[in-house]
Amino acid sequence: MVSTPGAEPRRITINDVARSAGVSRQTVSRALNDKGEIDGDTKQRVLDAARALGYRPSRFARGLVRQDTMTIGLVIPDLLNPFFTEVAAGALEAARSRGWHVVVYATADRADEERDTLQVITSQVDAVIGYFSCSESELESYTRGMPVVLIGREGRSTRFSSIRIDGEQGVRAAVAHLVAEGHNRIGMLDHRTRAEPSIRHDWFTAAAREHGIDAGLVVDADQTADGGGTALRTLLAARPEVTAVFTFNDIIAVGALREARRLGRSVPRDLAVIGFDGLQLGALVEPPLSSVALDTRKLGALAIEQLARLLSGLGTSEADDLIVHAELHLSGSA
Amino acid sequence: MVSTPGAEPRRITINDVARSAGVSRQTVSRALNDKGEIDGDTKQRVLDAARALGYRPSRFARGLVRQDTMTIGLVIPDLLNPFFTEVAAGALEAARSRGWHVVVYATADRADEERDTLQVITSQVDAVIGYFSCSESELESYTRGMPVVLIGREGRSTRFSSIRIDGEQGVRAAVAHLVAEGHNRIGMLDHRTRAEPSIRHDWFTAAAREHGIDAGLVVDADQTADGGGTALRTLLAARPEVTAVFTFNDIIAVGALREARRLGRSVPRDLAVIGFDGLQLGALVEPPLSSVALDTRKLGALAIEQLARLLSGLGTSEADDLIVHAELHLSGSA
DNA sequence: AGCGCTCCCGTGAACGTTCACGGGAGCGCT
DNA sequence: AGCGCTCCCGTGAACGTTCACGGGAGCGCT
Repeated sequence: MVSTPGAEPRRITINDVARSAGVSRQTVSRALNDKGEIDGDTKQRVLDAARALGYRPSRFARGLVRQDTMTIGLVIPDLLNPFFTEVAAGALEAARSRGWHVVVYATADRADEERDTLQVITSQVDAVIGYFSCSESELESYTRGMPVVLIGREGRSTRFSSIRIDGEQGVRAAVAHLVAEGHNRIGMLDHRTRAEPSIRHDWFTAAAREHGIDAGLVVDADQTADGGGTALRTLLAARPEVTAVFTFNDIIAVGALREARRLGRSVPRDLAVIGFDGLQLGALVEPPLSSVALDTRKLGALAIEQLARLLSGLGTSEADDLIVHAELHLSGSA
Repeated sequence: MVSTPGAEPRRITINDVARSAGVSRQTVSRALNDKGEIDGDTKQRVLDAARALGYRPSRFARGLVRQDTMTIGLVIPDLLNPFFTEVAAGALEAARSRGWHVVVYATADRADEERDTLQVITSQVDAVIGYFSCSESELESYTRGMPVVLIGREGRSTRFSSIRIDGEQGVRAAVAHLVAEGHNRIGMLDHRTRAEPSIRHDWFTAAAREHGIDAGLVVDADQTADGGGTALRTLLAARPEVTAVFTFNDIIAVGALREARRLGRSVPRDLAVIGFDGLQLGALVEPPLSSVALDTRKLGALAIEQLARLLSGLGTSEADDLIVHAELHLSGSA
């Protein structure tokens, strides 16, 4: 047998093992899957042959015939942002308890990567959980009827199920706390998704107006610690009278904390800071971060649960939307 | 047509769509995969039928016939530990650029979960990258000839390829720096893997002996911030004369930093701290963490590269072992 | 009219595995 | 001897898709 140069090697199949061991493919299958109805010596001979040939079963052929494996795609912008990894941890745990597999895709928070991911994901998984920035119609055109659960975003059509984060009361409590502490110049470091202010910004505005204070002290920030620092500097340069900030999330808040220190502002004495998310990270910085906190692990787990509901054919309705509540947790920074 | 109660619904296949649209399965395939050789009206009719029936192609059947998708399993102990997510981020990025898919498994640092994962992973992926704590023989019995790349661990047999972290020089530099700063009671907060002291501990011991200082001031710590805090308290309670600590990793160091503050010890004045890993997290705490730093993203990317080499049939040898060097990066904490 | 070409569409085969079923060999019991 | 049972093992079919190939219809040109 001469190997043709450049020809890719043919895959070793169960039939090759069967031939090598002098048995049928069914006997090979029995040996490899620890089924009964096989002689001990035969089994060993088959196993040896399989090892010698470097045989590895095709998961596609196996999956085709026994339709029991469930694989879901988890799409998140960034693995370096603890919020998403905490959510992912919750989702992975919930998936594991169901025996589901999770393929993780990181989109680097870029629209083109998100599209690439959506393009490819549909042929790789049975359902999708994700944090998407593209429009619902675009999402629909890629997922084409595949079950999808959106995280932290309102599903406007009934096409998608979603897990919503309700922080309205929490943000109101945060602003009320700051006002009670004597602050009346409260800024916000927002994060714009899809070129529009966030819902968290809406909550902040409403709460500020309730207390009759200026709701316009808002600066947009990148979703990183550096972004938070830069945004705080910008805000304080323009409006030095600000004595407290509420931030879109904890990452931004931590960056603001660091920047305040660099600017010589003591937290919370000279500047109070309240974040959003309640990440574990907040307990590691100095002072510990006050935050409108939610259960990130539960968020991920709920998404998996909702997916299970969808897959069992219950469909989705407005009432199906699940909610995670975020509440004010006070620590050292405010 | 009466649906039998309890009978699971038969999967909708390409043939159902073909029948519904009044065409052959090949025409359906053409419509769905945007191939040519199909009339515009026909294509639309097929697409409508597919949508109406809720048809979704079987990835197994598709994968079986066109053998082009590559899926690798990434096994890490914990998604909540930034070290692993940074490595995972590097691996995901490298995999994406090759068009590979990555299934992530978190083992919660428990031996039984790790075994479960290994059990299940072999039928789900084409190759494995991971941070394992079980023995190589055990690993071999599960992976059975599948390509495996170990991260941050010496492969003792030639069966596995590995990406090693070389921090010997970095740790020596760290100890030298501390000694130069006048410290001669330097402790270590170690993390025991598989019930034996770590290699990092060996490096520390060697470096301490070079300077003729006590290398026995070692306490074992859990791989968490809380674990680091507890370990520091234990160490200082027993040996209050300690003025500097080197830690197994940055997470432990960050916990130690926080605990030092609680104990009223100013860092670095009363206690110098040097971690290991060089995580982004280190730049967020106060004071910023000095660390024997390595390129975690590169670590993940190298693992994927090594896997590519294995899969192209080059096999593995001792010389194939890839190395990431860790070097001392000084910041505020030492 | 005949030829070639383009545009569509369909049929058999193949991918690699497990399932369902059949059946032979050997043994013990009546 | 005949029967039933257990222990093994093998063959056809099926899973659901894409590939390779064949071929009809229609049109333009000579």
